[in-house]
Amino acid sequence: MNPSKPRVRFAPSPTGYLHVGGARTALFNWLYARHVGGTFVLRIEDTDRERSSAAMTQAILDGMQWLGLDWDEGPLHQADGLGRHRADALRLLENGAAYRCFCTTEALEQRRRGAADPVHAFRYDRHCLRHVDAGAAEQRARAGEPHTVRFRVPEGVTHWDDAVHGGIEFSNADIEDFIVLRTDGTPIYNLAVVSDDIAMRITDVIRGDDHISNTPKQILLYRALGAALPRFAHVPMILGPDGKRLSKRHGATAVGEYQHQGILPDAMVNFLALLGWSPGTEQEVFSEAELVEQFSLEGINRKSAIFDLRKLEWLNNQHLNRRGAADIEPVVRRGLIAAGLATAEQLDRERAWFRRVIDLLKVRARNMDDIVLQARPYFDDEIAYDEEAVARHWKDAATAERLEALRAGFATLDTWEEAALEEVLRKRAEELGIGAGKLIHPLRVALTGMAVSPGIFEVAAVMGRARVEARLAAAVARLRARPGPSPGGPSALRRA
RNA sequence: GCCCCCAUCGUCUAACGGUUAGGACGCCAGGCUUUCAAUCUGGUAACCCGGGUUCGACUCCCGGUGGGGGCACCA
Repeated sequence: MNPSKPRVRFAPSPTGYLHVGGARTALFNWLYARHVGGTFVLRIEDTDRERSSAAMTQAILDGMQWLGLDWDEGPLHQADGLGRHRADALRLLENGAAYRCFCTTEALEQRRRGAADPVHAFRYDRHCLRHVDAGAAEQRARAGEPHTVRFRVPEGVTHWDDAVHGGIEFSNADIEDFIVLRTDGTPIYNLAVVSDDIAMRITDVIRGDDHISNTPKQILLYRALGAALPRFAHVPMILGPDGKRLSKRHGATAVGEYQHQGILPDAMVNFLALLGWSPGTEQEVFSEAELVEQFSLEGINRKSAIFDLRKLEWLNNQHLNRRGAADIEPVVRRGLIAAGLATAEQLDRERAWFRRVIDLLKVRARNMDDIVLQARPYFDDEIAYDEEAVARHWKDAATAERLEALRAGFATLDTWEEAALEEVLRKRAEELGIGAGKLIHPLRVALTGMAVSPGIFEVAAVMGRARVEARLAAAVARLRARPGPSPGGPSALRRA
């Protein structure tokens, strides 16, 4: 339609889940397309049918949808372009840019063995280019003799101006006459990619650094096919904390795992964008809209980056608190159900209350574990007391009596809300001649079992009258049942 | 073995020949607070090494070193 509008693509192979490196490549393509008002094409590179699967394709689409990376065209399947790939190979054959090779795998293996590094140092020796003339090759091919098609790499150097690296060049002498069509007539990656990118009129190829060494081969193919070159932008890789390529042993690598860990898509996108790209300003927290607005290829860094979970979680907390409870409800909901703390029906029924709980928890949460841990006292009928919290805040012999006084005080309340609860507690403290803290901390342990929680009056208000009374009664009972602490001495419960 | 890319605090990064080398995460200390978190204030910490070019190099050039990637009838 509009030839001046950039067209970019994300082209994952469906051999695994969408991992963070792939997600970032997709993100950069998407950000660029949205920034310039271009078109974002999604293409599934499924020419390796052995390793590809429909399930993995779906997993990748799910990952992109979760991140909010919507595509304008596709998903197209590379395998559907088989006819065109073959036709392009044929054109190469016709214009002399490629030739048929009858060398068998075994024969190549044998020649390879002579090389310094048997697996990598061998470069195809052009046996069939030198010994089989075009006419004879056509005849043997027509007779059905198995063969591959090899690209004839020309002399000289191949150079391009990379949008992130600047000028890069390779000596063609270092590139062997690579195969473009297998014995079975299917295309090899480099041909399929170039053929597809030409057909889809891709103007900017934004992909991982690991493709730099494929680029000269692809440029040679573009030229041999008489097509205009796209602009190339090679973005740096993402490494694990040890500086090695990110892999499973570093922890979660698939974006879906972060989804289940309670990371918000906004936070993931924000984090990934900042890994290898900088706006040039000091802004750290971005919405997707802000990223789209500020993104540019020029801001992409050349250095590979290390995945830092801490910063991701910090960003998650930032985004958690920029969102209203209604926004993050689905995420928390899934976590609570998965943890067995609540049922979908219950959360639906008590939605307004559920949102109050979320508002209480999100401030001090960075991931799903934090949320679930904090949510437990509001959902679970059982209460687990943290030993250290008990030792620290229930050590006073008068604790039981004080909590009982508090329970009685709360019982007089007509309305169950924060300010009233606070008033009662402070009044009781005064009557007992103690600081409010002497009631607040024991109360916190009684209600949550923990030494830390949100403001205790909010907690009590949200928790509700029935549960607070039950918890106080349970605490008093427990305290009265235990052997009395030696007065004045260090608590027997306290650890040395 | 050959080819290519890269190099600023522990980590993510800013700097585009002249700055007390800035910000963020983390960490430490303090303020606020009923605890924790959030937040605020302060602190800790970096130009890989060696040569050039230049009046002057984090910045430009060359060489090392280190890290990463690639070199298949995988993608």
